[in-house]
Amino acid sequence: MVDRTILHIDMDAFFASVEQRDRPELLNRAVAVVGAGRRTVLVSPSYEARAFGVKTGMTKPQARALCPEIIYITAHAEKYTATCSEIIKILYDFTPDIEVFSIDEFFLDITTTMHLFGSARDIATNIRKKIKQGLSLTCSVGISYNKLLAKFSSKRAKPDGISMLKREEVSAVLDELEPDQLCGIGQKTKQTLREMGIYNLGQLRNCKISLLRKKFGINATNLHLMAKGIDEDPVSTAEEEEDAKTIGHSMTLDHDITQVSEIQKHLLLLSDKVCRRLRASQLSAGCVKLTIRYRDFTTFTKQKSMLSATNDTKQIYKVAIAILKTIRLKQPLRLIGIGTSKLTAQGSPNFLFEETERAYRLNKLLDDVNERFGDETVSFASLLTEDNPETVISPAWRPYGTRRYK
DNA sequence: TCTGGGGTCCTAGGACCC
DNA sequence: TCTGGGGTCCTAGGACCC
Repeated sequence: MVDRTILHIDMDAFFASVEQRDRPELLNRAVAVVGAGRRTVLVSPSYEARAFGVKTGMTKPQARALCPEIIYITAHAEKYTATCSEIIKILYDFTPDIEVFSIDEFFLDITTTMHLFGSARDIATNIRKKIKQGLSLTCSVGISYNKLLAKFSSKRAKPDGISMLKREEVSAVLDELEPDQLCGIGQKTKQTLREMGIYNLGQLRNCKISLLRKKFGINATNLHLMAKGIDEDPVSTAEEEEDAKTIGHSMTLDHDITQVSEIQKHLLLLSDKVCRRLRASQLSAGCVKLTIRYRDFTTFTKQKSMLSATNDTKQIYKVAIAILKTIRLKQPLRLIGIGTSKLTAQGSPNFLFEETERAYRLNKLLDDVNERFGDETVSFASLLTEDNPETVISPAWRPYGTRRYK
């Protein structure tokens, strides 16, 4: 059994770097890409900003306190998605085995194509050169024999570097590190491990699996394997990708709201966004979930399955309203969201009822117009007064399909 | 002038059926 | 006049990721 060779490409401060590239006056400055709304967080700070301790996820005032000269830029989603597609084109020159992990992260399995281009390090160097020359952006590349370790290595290579981790080095490198250095182990798991007296990956690796099982159940095996640097998960290409399992939208409101009429208006807007995406993917949803976050940040969800799947805006909206009616609201709302699940292929419309047919034709017409003339050209009358905040892309965006975790 | 938004996967209790 | 057991679906919540 021969080892695989996996590359993990991670763009350096992706959104911020794109902005700096396109606006030279921002070069070498502390900048951060942020969302459009009033209550937003930093999505991507530049390395100049990070030098001040500024991090992704901070609020604007928090970052400003650390770095008074920081410049905020509202995200330009289309630019980042277009750039992502350009990167993918470059990567295809080296292998067809590409997994798009997020808008700025990619796994490449170069096991079978490597001999055409030299060593793994040669390929990493060439990829970095091509991205630099073609797109004026830098990235970091991790090289190892599985995805877990390739991703771990790219982090060590940051920024603008290459890092390789060989099998014989793994335990020496991992053992002293805190568990959350690996992708898949977060703060909660780290804390639970601490309570067990496990502070690093070496201790985790040597821990009895039966002990881990008591705290982590089915996930114990995986934790144990991760500490050993074992990960058999294959690089899965777009073709192998499964369809999305959920599609949803949520929005933190610029100001907390209490009035039912206002809540309803937002629900209609959200239903419209969600259903347009369902229809664009030719999917219908069998379940609707309403998410509510109160002023004090307590968050809860309530969902309802439907008798038949739909992607009609009014239908989804009606279900959301029905769910809302079952909730006795206790505080002003900070966030409201609609999610859909139990997604099935829409299939060819089977019009049992005249009303269903009318709804289908109307939705199709609206989608077509919006497709040709811009996103919100035609909308519901009650939404027209809405000052629709610019859609902010999330870093989890992917050009196709969804992300998979173990 | 605190704390985004898009997802996946897992758990756990209860309903319901055979 | 005493309480099975397995499977599946539904719902709510939480960990984790970028």
